[in-house]
Amino acid sequence: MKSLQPFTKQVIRIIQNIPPGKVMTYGQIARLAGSPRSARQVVRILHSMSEKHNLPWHRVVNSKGEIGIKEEEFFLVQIMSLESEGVEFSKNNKIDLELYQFTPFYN
DNA sequence: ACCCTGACCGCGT
DNA sequence: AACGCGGCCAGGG
Repeated sequence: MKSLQPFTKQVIRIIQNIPPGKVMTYGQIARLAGSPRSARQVVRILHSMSEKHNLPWHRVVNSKGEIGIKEEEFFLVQIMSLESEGVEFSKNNKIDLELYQFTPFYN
């Protein structure tokens, strides 16, 4: 993973460092990686590079604490993965970010 | 009209 | 054929 762009490398590193039982948001990761408006790029990286770089993709949610993924199969996998780490969901499948958001430095 | 968010999608390597 | 890049910009509040 040497020839990757700096932003891409940062995003991968940040995601790899999210501890179990914690989550980060797309925008938060983009900000930390140095490109505040590039949440969409984070989505892209998550979507296409999770397996190769062994990313805990299930620990990334949207800014409201919801699962961003639409496909039912992976949607359920994500919820189950997080629940197995102790993350609790409300009945409308939402996470309390105050409780579970991981903030490495500060935003 | 402005600010924030986003599991995109088509192309080049 | 597969993989990484774009670092914007469309859509909603």
